[in-house]
Amino acid sequence: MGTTQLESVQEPKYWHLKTVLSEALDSDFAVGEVLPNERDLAARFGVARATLRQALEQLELEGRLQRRRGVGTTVAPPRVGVAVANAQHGWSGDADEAWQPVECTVGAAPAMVATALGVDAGETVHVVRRIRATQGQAVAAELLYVPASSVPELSVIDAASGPARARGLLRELHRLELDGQDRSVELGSARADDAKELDRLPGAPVLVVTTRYLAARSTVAVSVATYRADTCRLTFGDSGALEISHDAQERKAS
Amino acid sequence: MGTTQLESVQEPKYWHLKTVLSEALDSDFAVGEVLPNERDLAARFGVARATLRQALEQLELEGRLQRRRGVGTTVAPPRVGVAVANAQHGWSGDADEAWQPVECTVGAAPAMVATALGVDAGETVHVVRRIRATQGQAVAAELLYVPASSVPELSVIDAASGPARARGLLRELHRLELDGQDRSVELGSARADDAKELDRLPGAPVLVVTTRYLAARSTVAVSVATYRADTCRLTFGDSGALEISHDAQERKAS
DNA sequence: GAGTGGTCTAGACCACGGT
DNA sequence: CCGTGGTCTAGACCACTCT
Repeated sequence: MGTTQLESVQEPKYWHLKTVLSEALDSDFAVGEVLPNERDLAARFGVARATLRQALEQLELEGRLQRRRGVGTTVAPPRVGVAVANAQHGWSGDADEAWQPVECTVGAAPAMVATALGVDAGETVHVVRRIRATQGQAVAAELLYVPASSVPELSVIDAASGPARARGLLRELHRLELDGQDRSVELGSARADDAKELDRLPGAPVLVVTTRYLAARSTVAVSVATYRADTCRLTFGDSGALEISHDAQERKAS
Repeated sequence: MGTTQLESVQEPKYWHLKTVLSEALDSDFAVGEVLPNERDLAARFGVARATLRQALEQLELEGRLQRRRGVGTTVAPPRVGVAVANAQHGWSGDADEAWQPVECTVGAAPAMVATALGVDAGETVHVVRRIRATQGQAVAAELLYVPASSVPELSVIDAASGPARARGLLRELHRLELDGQDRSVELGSARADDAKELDRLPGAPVLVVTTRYLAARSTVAVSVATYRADTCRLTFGDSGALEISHDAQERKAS
């Protein structure tokens, strides 16, 4: 019989742990329920806390768990589908999208944004800060960069920052006729300021949606929106598609 | 003078480390260059290896670094923009999209997919496996679920799996007239099989793109594609937009 | 103050890629 | 074989939330 080789095909412990926990989550826990604390769980599974944490981290990344310092680890609800502005539509913030302007300043655009806008690096542009909420929860923080040339009616001098001015600027933008939009999605980690708005720790995983708004053959604005990757599923409604939120993921809640 | 309080506003070490490394990457390293190994780097910064690794992990998540066991840590090239099928277009795999069919089997669709397709849970459907490559690198692995009712010409019995059969099935699909598509993007971690195809470790962060193909008021197919989150930036070309890849990110290469 | 998750340490061994 | 990143341990202390 010799050494009993217990089918350890060298699957890492944390990976196996994650699987076990995932199944337990499906069968034995309801959404919102709090798990035992990390020290207990680690002891229960006979691993070091760091190892247990590696498994929890993965599950949090997948949107299965939610961890809050000083509180505990809870079972996360299914991800919410957030609609990213539909094709023909135009400026987000029109209907029920729940973007809320927070601030409006002027400043230098980051190099990447500046080149996309076709302005000189370091040139000052309008910067609108907006927060998007769904079901009472902040899900995204956005920075909208608008070169002065796109909104000639607005004087750059009148730097009365604040929501009021932000709304004024957005009103101006709505008057532009858009030819279309360019959009890209990538993984990032939350900057300190975004993290604060999203009620997460700095470095939390986010989906960065970069949008170029096009009008009259040129880019009139660039938006960089960071969505909480743990709680959001970005949805894109194409042409004639009947937008059905398949939240019918029905995870057992016994 | 007492305790000198050296401006530590309790920024975590790994966070500060990440910032320092990020700047060093911009100024002192060229794409593809290999960094010193983790033990050296940790010693150089006077931290434990685990802490150094936490910083590297973040940078890898942001697509700045690439780490390979047995080889080392190298500076990653800018993320490649991968176009997710455009609105009017139809089935991906038409033009230069470089999807390569690998396999075609029949099997039970996962519960989530089954409900989206409107078939009974556990009902067997066609499953096509495809890999997408860009510039010689595999960037995505896809599972395409097609209920038998969508391709009546194909007999389910003839289970000659393999690329040939996959191509046959795709040919049938192309004959369908699509009304549109529903698409969603979310963060996930690579399953073991996907990880293998993508040359990553299991659990690696991926962008999961779920697409419902709609024809004649119903869903004729569902695709679940997992893109490497570290190397990909998903791009969505909307209506009249002039698709310009702004790869002009110009990161210094001194 | 008690209890939680977040950070950090200083080790150890393993799996893998090249030589 | 050696050097690399990947996993794991058993502690410690800190920051936060709630009571």
